[in-house]
Amino acid sequence: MPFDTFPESQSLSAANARPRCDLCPAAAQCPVGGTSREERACWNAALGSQIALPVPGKVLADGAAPLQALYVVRAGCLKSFTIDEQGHEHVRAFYLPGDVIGLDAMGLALYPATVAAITASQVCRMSIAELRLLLLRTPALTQHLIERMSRDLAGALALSGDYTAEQRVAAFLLSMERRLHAAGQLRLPMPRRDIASYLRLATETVCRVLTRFEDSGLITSDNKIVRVLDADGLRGLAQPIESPVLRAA
Amino acid sequence: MPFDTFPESQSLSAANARPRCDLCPAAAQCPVGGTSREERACWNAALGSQIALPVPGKVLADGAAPLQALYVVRAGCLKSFTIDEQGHEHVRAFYLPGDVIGLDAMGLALYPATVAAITASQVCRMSIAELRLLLLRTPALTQHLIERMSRDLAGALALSGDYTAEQRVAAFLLSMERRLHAAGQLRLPMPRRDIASYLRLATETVCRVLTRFEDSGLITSDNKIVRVLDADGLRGLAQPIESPVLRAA
DNA sequence: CGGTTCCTTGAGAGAACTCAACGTCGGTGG
DNA sequence: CCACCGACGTTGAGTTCTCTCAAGGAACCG
Repeated sequence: MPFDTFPESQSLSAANARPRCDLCPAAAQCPVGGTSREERACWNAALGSQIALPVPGKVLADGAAPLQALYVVRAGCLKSFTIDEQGHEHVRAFYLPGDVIGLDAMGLALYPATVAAITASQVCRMSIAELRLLLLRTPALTQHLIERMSRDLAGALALSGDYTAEQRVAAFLLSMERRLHAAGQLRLPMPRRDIASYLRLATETVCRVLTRFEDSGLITSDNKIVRVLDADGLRGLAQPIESPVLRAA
Repeated sequence: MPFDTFPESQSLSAANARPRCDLCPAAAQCPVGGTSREERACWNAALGSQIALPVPGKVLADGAAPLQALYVVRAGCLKSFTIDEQGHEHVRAFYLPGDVIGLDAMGLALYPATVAAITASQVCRMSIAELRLLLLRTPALTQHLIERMSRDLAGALALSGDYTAEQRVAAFLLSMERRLHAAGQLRLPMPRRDIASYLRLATETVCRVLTRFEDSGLITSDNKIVRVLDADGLRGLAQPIESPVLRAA
C-alpha cells in the first residue's frame, strides 16, 4: 500500500502534488486508463496540480453547493451519504480506487449528497467545466465515462431490489472482493454501520448475518478482515441481485 | 393523446414510419430537444426509419442478448424488469415519454433486464453503434445524454434508501405527477402490482397506503385515476427521499 | 490506562409480507 | 346484449423478518 506512506500531516502540502498517471496505483481501474497516449496526456494536463488527500471524515463535497468537480479515487475509500431529518445517515455509495465520484451530480444543480473519506485517501480532481471542454476533444474518454455511468446506474438499479439481509450481505461481500481485487481474503475499509446503511439494514442485522455466514462455513470474519471460504455458496445467495434470471413476462 | 389514434393493427406497418421530431409529442422532454437545429438534423437522419409501436406486453429487449439500441419514448409507458428464480418480477424502472431506455446497458455486455410495454407505446430506436458515431459529432447531445444518465443515477440512488411504505408511495405519486406533467389529477398507466414491485412493496401494501392517503384527505383514488389534493402533505412525507437534508457528519 | 467507538449478542416490538377472500373492471364469445 | 371469465383492486387475519432497545466485550486513541 504505497499510499499509507503519506502521513496525514502532509495532506495540505501534498495537496498540490503533480498527479502522475504513470505512478497511479489505480491506473488499471481509472476511466482514463485504456485511452490513447494522446488523450491521457490531455487528461493529465487538464488535471493540473489537482490532487487531494482527504483524511478520514474529511468532506470533499456536500449538498450546500453544486459539485464543481469530479474526483477519481487513486487510493483509499470514501462514501457518499445523505442525512435525513432525524439525523440518520444513509450511505448511497462507496468509492474505491478507480471509481469516479460525482457522476450522479452532472445533471443536477445541487449535489444530492455529502462525500467524505472513510480511510485516508487520494483523489484526482477534475473541474466539471474543464471536463466538459475535455470531452469534446477526447472521444474515448467520453465513451469510458458514459460506460462507467451506465454501469453505476445498472448497479444502483440492481441493488434497489427487494432482497433479504442475507442476499444483500452476500452480494456486498462478493462485490467488495471483486472491486478490491482480493482473492479470498479482503479487508473491509468501512465500519459495519456504513455497510448496514448502504445495504439498508440495521448494523446489528449485518453482524448477525456475518455470524450466520461464519457458522455456515461460508466465510471467516474477524472484524474488518473477511475471508471468503465458499464463494459459490455466496454467489448462490446473491444470485437474485448479481445475475437475475431474465425472462419475458 | 394523438398516439391513441394508432390502432394496434397498424403496429407492423407503422413500424417503418419516418420519425418526425417536429411532430413528436415528447419533443419537449426528449434529450435531443434543445440541441441545435444542426444536431437535431443529425439525430433525425441517424434515426432513419426506426420507430416501433410496442403493444402492451410486447418485449423490446431482454437479457438474452446485448442491447443493440437505445429507445426514446415518444408516447405510452414501458417498464424494465428482472425475474428471479422464484418467478417474482422486479420492476427496475418505468419509462414515460421523453425517457431514454437502455442507458443502464451501455457499459454491459448483456442487458441486465427485460423491457416491455405497459400500454401501447411509440419509441424511437437508435442503434448503439450509430449512436457512438453520432456522439463524436454532436457535443450538445453528448452532454444531454450524460446529464440524463447522471439524473437517472441520482434518482436510483435516492430511491435505494430505507424508507417506509408511505414515504415511497408519496414520492412515487409526486414523481409521476411531475413526469406526466399532470396538475393534480393523473392517470397511472401501470397496475398496482408494478408500482409495488418498483417500490419494493407488496401489492396489498400499496393499496393500503393509497387507502390511508385517501382517508387522510391527501388524495382521492379511483383505480388508475389519482387526484392529488394536498401536494404539500405528500411532499412532507416524501421529503426524506426527494430532498434529503444534507449535512456533513 | 481511561474513554470512546466499534462489534457482537439477546429480547421484545413493529412494519410489511403472505395467505385468503371478495368486489370490480374490461374483454370475449355465445 | 349480456353472461362469463380472468385480471386487477381492495380488505382482513396471522406470520415473519428486520428493527429497536439494551448490554457486554473488543479494539483503538489519546
